Amino acid sequence: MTAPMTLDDADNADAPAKPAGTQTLLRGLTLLECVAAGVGDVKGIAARLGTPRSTTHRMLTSLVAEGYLHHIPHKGYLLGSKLIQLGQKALEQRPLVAVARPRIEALARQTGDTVHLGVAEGDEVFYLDKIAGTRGLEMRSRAGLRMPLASTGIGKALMLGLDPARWAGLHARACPEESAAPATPADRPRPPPWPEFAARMADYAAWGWAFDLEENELGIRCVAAPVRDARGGVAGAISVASATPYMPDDRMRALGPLVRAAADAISCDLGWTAA
Amino acid sequence: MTAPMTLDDADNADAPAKPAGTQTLLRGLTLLECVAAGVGDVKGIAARLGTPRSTTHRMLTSLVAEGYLHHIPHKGYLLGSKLIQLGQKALEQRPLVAVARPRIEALARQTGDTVHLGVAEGDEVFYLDKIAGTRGLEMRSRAGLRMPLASTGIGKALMLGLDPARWAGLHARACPEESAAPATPADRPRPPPWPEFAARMADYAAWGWAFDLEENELGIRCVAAPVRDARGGVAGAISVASATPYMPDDRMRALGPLVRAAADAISCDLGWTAA
DNA sequence: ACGTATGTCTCATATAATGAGATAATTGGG
DNA sequence: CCCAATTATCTCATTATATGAGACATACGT
Repeated sequence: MTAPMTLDDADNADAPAKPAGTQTLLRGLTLLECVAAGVGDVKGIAARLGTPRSTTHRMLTSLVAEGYLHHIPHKGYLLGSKLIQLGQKALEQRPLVAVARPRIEALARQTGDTVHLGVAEGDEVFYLDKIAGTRGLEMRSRAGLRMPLASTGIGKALMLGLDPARWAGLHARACPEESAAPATPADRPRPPPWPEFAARMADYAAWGWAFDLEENELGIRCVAAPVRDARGGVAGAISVASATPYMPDDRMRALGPLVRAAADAISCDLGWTAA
Repeated sequence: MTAPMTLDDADNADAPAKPAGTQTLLRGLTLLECVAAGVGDVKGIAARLGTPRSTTHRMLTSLVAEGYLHHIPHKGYLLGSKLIQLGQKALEQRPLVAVARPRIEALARQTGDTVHLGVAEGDEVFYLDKIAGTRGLEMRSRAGLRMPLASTGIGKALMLGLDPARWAGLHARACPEESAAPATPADRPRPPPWPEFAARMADYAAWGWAFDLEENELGIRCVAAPVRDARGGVAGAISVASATPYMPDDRMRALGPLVRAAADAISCDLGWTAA
């Protein structure tokens, strides 16, 4: 931010030409992600990393010794328990998660539905926590999941804290194929066309909460509201989600103030003061 | 589970002399654990790793760039969201977790209490999952936690699948200070003395489930049962835990068969057949 | 304002990772 | 039951790689 900055940064994408001084470390991390992606055999990993078997194997052994990978002798590699531990610690270190926990648990009990907590990360919403509802249905979301901002309730609540100028771009990013197939394919839901989307966002901004009407997952509707921190910025968002039959229009309307109240309570815990 | 998995390097301690050819990677991982331990300032990290600021900073930047650390410009470093993601993936990759989920959720609903799922790892029990109960009380356990085998219900259930010859050793490991203070300090619970412990374990083995009578956490009792895999070995264990007032002796007794039934159901899902 | 801790670079050096290859152990299919 | 394929372990010469001292600018607490 000081003056002359010049080139680079901004939307540099992730160019391959970024020789930071830690090739070895980076390779090791890439290896972890490789295993996370389901590639568990030495050969496959070596191929994906472009390293010879020898080198690959050496890193693998180190990672296993440290507990980052789990090794099943002649079968392959899986992510190790150290990662579970660190992942959990990472969750605990976020003040937001710790603070929001009791509130969203209460909200889940109160509504009987599934409650999510998420933050914006880049162009996506990142799910930090989830309390399962008491209804029969299972939701296959999980902490650690990423989704386009504009296609989820939480994402739209998060967008309320962003510059409206970015809304159009984010909306576009959530629409897989803008062209062709004007008829409803029905199997892959998508956000409404831009003009309508913008109109709804305006409503949501006025209300202080947002809806998702099966735009992300068919059969799932949700009501979301943003959480703000001490500086007044949007620090995250929560949502109550359930199957459509449990979510008629009038319940959605009733849920709005409720979800917002819970979100505001978390905001207060974070030092936020209404303005 | 490749039964003899524990014999490998069990008592190897963690000798410092382990020149596996990947110093850089190992340092990076140590750095992560350092941040996990709460050391978030550059100076502290550098001190703990024994690396100069320059080197430390370089690794830090790489780790941040990859999302393994989160950087708050002039405040410090926290574990990043990539770790949350990997941790969650690690959980999903364990068939046990995926398979047990619905069962332990049902058990939690049915009993109203907190349900845990864990596996043996070395001399400890490693918690893989937790479903919070619907009673008011909060249990501060979490997935990713480690505890001595002999001081928890789940641990004792897991021990049922181990060679009884190891029981004494594990029992000893769970007793902090064998000597001194024979009077009950009362603030730090511990397992019963060995002869009694052994006797109880024999009972548990016969019943197919195990108890924990406030031996780990004062005021918390639990009932646990082992889960077996296709080869018949103990692959994990589940437990139902609650505050003592909710867990009078007769309820514990009634819970035994119930917990065992749930555990057996999971075992069946894993391909186990009664023998 | 001052002092301290951090963010960002550069560069000569040798340390530390590399990768080819040779060998043994294991698996699974025909 | 043997063969082919994959994996598990090593060694070792080579140099690419990470290292660490230091210079400088910038933010922070008090």
